[in-house]
Amino acid sequence: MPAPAALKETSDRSPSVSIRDVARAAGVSYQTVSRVINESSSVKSSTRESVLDAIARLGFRPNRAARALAGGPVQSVTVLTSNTSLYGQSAALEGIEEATREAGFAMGVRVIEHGTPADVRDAVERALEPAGALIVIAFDRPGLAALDCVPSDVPLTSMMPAPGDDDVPSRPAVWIDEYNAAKEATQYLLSLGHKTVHHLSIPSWTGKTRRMSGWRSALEQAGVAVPKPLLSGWSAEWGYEMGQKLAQDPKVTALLCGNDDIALGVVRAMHEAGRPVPAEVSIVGFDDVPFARFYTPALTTVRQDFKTLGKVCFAELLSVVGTSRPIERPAYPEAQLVIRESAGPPPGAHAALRANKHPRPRVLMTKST
Amino acid sequence: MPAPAALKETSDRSPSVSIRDVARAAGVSYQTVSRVINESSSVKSSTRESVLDAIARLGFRPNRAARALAGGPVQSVTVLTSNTSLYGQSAALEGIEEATREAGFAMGVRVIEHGTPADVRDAVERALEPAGALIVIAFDRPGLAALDCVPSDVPLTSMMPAPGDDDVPSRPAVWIDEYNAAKEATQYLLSLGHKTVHHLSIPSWTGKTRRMSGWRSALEQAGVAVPKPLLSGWSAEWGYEMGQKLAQDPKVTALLCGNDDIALGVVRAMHEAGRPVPAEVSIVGFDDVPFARFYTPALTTVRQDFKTLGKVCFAELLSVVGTSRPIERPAYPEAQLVIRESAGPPPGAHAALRANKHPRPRVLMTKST
DNA sequence: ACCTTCAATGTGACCGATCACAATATAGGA
DNA sequence: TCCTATATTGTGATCGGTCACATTGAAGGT
Repeated sequence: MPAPAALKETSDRSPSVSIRDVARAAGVSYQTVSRVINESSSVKSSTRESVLDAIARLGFRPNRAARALAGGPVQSVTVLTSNTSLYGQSAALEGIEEATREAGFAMGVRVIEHGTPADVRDAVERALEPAGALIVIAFDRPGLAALDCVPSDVPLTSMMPAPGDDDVPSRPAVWIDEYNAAKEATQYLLSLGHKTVHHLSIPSWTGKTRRMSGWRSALEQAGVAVPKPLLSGWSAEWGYEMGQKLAQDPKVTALLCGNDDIALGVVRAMHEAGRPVPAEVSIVGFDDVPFARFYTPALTTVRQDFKTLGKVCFAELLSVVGTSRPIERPAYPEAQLVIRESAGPPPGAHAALRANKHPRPRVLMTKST
Repeated sequence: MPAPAALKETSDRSPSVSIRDVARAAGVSYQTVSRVINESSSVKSSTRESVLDAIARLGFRPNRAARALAGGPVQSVTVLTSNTSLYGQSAALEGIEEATREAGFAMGVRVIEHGTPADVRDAVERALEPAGALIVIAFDRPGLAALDCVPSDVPLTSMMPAPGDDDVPSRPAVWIDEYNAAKEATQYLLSLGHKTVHHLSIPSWTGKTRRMSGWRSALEQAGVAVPKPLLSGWSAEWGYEMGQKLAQDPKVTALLCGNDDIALGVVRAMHEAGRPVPAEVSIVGFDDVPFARFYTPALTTVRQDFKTLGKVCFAELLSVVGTSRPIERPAYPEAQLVIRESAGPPPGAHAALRANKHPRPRVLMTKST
């Protein structure tokens, strides 16, 4: 058993070496050490080096608590979200974690439940307590509510649904504008020969979403009927339930779902109702969850890279807190149609229709990815 | 726009009210306030009340950084995990978050990558920095490696794969022993008429898992051949790849997969190879991921309640750090066979076989849940 | 050679809590 | 009534950093 020995070997981490210890070892004052670790410009390079050397030798690492207490630079974020297991938020969290790790930030997580404004405000303050900055994942109602409660002097960025043209968010925010992709997906379905495309929307504060706008725009441009969009919840259960109703309506042959979970539920419901996908009904999802390509049928969907969005969001935060060295900011991810198996021509249509007419979308075929 | 007004209204949270402010307001010394908030016994109840009153009036909340710095009671954990988006870890995280929130703890998350022992050790120390205690999700290799690097004076609990009879973990740990459930699942498959059951295992350090033992035991007890278990990765890709090979072997009619992702990949591969599930091949998964019941076919699987396990793990940690008031510890979750659609009789078997012979399992039928 | 200027470094106070110990009250017993 | 034991409360130092300001040194101008 080599483990215990190996452990012992380097367990000589003294009970916390402080800035003063380093100063003593380097023969300078503690303030100079502080300057070095904060990358202050006014330190002679020779001094800096000897301090750096002492730091390495002693294995010094600044104490976050002390730093925070003394009003030092922000080095930790807490992420506020209404949920940690839904795909969007979970992937975003993953991206943020990675980014924070690279930047040497600590990351906290706090789930914010739906509640009275006072509750939410209280939760926000409590979350603020252990960290100097906040990232709010505001994809849904509780998140948005939390966003409104953050005192204006707190460094903050957020991820939110793409806003309409007119309303600009009052605090820094990032998003994926899925308008075009939703439009493309709808056009794709139309190009397969469907008379129109129904939409099963995710919840939204305003009752509108950018993906809904894209969908509507495609329909209007094509001059076809615009069915009333149906409002769903986030989960597969919702899709399943609504799918059972939709299965009764023979006019429904193509369906754009607000996310893949909903799509999954719908596919299941259609299957049970004896309306095979895609032979009788075409389903397109949204998000491209990891398993989408393994479903039966493999899900045609719109990919959204929430993980990268999370990274962008943190990069944005870094610029808000004004970190010294400029960090590279990843490009905003774009939504992208991924064509697989769950959508096809409507029953009775000529397969020939399939090939042309569709303005070649930026798509990914299932096999390649 | 009512939001700004509402915000302003209670935005009179002075720039941090401290223990001294409270003391002044209550006409006592700051130390007495400290005693009150730490529930020290030796405070006259009348005094305590006036202090509590002042606290409420001023909206005081102790500063975590200062507390940590001064060596106060631990009030934050960081969770160390190799991954935040796989179902097991993600669900565990969710449970831990909920538990920490209830207990007033802050929760940090740090992903620990596979690396050299020195890297891992460094990562552990860095994670330790912002918090006083650690929870390690050690389902896989990197997690286990991290576990070995935690200094023995750090409060710690961990979640790990169920250990064998002989080796007891050296630090407090919780787990789900899926031995019985795996055995039951295997017996269930045998009772359907399958000659034997193959096993596609998740990775493990030792090459054995408790679910594998359960599987083996069921086969041996039934006196049937024990095929060599196949080693897979964690993801659906692995299942897909291995499924393609297994599809070629007509002797494979029943398969117990190490988790649902793998099962998903296998089902897909079988589907593509023209071996329908469950008509020709029966598949049983493990974990019961949220979407399992919506797959086509709905996945028969073994449910594991990782969320509750996460709560248990945190409760354990609380007892390690010795919190004053005793907290209720949720019961250890048990694994449980959930019968759905992905397993059935082997091709050519009489359906009659199905009913009897199987020692009635603690199961959940798909419709009920 | 002397004074000004700016670069480089050092000193003391402070952030908001805790700890260890001292000081005061309050009670009980003689 | 006085003394001691115990309950309650207060004081000073401390955690590990940062800030604001004071000090020192060397270079540049006259």
